[in-house]
Amino acid sequence: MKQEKKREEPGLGGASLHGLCEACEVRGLAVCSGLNSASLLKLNRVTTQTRFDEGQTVIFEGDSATRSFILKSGVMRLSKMLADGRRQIIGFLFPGDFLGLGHSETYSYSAEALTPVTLCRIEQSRLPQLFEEIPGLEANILAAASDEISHVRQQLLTLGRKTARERVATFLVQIACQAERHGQPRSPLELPMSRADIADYIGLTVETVSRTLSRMSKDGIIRLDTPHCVCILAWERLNAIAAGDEAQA
Amino acid sequence: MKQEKKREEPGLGGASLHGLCEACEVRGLAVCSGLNSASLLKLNRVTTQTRFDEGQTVIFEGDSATRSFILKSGVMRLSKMLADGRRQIIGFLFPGDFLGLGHSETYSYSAEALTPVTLCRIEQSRLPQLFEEIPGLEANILAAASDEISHVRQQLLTLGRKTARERVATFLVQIACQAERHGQPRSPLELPMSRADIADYIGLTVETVSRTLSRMSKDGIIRLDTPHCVCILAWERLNAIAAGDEAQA
DNA sequence: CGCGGACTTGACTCGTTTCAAACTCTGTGG
DNA sequence: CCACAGAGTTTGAAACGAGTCAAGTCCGCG
Repeated sequence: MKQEKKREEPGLGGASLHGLCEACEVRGLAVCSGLNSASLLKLNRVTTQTRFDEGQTVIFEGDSATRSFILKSGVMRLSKMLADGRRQIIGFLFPGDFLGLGHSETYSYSAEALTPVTLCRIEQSRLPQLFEEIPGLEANILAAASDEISHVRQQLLTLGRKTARERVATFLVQIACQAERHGQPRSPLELPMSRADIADYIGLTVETVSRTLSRMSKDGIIRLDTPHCVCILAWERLNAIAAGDEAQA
Repeated sequence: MKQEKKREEPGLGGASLHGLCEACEVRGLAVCSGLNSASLLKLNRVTTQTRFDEGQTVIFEGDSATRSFILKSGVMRLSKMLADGRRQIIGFLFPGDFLGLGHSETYSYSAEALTPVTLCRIEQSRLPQLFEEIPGLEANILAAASDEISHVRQQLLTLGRKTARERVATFLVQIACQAERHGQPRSPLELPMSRADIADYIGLTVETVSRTLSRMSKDGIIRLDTPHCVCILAWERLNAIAAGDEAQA
C-alpha cells in the first residue's frame, strides 16, 4: 500500500567511511555507549551502514523481523495501522535511538523515514552471541527497553485521559525536551513531522491539532513562525497544561 | 491519598514454606523460567516472599524505586494519576508477571492488589550481580521487557484510535487470551476488576463501559452472567470488533 | 431489614470529529 | 517573472459519540 522501494546504498556498507564505531556520531547516545574499544571493533564487524530517503519505509508492519537498527541521523516515525486505515503513531525516533525493541517473530509496527536517515543495521540473529562477547551491551539494551516502557506508559496516560489541549501541550514539551537532550535550544522548536503525524501520535484529528495550536498561539503560550517552527513563549504554563494542572480559563 | 498500611507477613519471609524457587508455582511462567537448579538456589537466597491484602498498594507512584517483584498469585493493577485525580491504568498483572520494568530512580506508577496477592520480592540493587551469576536471567527480563513494549504499544493503538465498542471488545479479548495462557477456558470469563478499573484501563467512563457491555449483550456477542462473569458467545465477532473490522450495523 | 457500594440506565451536554472550503506555501512550467 | 497546481494547513459550521449528571437497581453485609 505504501511505496515499496527500499534502496540501500552499497557504497556505505561495511566498515567504510563513517562505518567505524569508534568514530560514530551517536556513540555517546546509543546502546553502544560505554563500550570499550575491543567491543566496538567486534560490533563494527557485524553492523552495516545504510541510508534511506525521506518517505521510505525501513520496516513494514507484519514482515518477519530479522533486523535491528540504530538511528544515526534523521528522524523516523513508528506506526501501527488498523485494517480500515486508522493509524496510530507509537513514537518518533531521533539520532541515537534503537529500533528493534518490542517485536518477536514479525515486526508489530512500521518504521518510516521522516527525513533522509542513516542507520546502523544489525541482524537480530547475531544479538545473543554479541551479548556474550560484549559486556554491557545487553544491559544497555535493557536500559533502553526500560526507558521505552516508561515513555510509552506515559503516552498511555496522555491518550487515555488528557484533553486535546493537554495532549498538544504534552507533545510540544516532549519534542522540546528531545531537542534539549540533543544540545539544541528548546525554544525555536523544529517540528519535523506533519500535522497529520502529530494528530496520529496524540490520538486526535489534523483539524483539532491545528485549532489547538492556533488557540495556544492566541493565548500567548506559543508563536507559530511557520507551521513547522514553534516558539515557546510560556514554558511553565505549557508544562502545567501538559500535566493537567491548568485552571482553564 | 490512598490507604497507606503496607503490611508484610514476616511468617512468609525468606526460604520458608513456599519460598523455594524449585517449588514455585509460577516457575514455568516467570522470568526465572529456564534457569538451572544452581541458579535457582542463588535466586532463592536473595528473594523474599511477601503477601498483600486486596486493595493494598504495593508500589506508590513517586516513591524511590528499590524493589522489583514477581507476582506469584492474585491480580494487580498498575496505574498513573494526574494531579486532579484522573487515572490511567497502564496494565493488569497476572501470576508470573514481572513487576519492576520501566522505572529508574522513582516508580512511575502505582501497583495495587486487586485480590489478595503473593509476591516474590528482590532488591533492585542486587540485579546487576545476579545478571552476572545467573546466565539467562537478564535475557529473560529483556524478553519480558520486549513483550511489555509490544503490549503497551498495542494499547496505544486502542486508546488513540478505537471506538468505545472496539475498546471494550479489545479488553475482553485480552482478558480471554490471558485466561487461556493460564490454562483456563476463555469463555466463562472471570473479570477480577471493577467497571471503574476497566474504564480507566481503556480510557472511557464507567457508564460507557457499562452501556457498551449491555449493548454487546443485546447483540448476542456476550452474556453477562454476573457483572464479573462474562460468557463470550461470538468469539470471532468479538475479535473482528476488537480489530476494527466490523461493518457496524 | 436497611445501609452502602457497585453497576446500570436515561436524558442532556459538550468536546471532538466530520465535512467543507479557504488559505498558504513551494515548486514548476509557460 | 508570474500564473498555476498540489499538498499541507487553517478555519468554519454542523453532527455525533462519549461524558456528565441524576436516578434507579441489584447485591452483599452488618
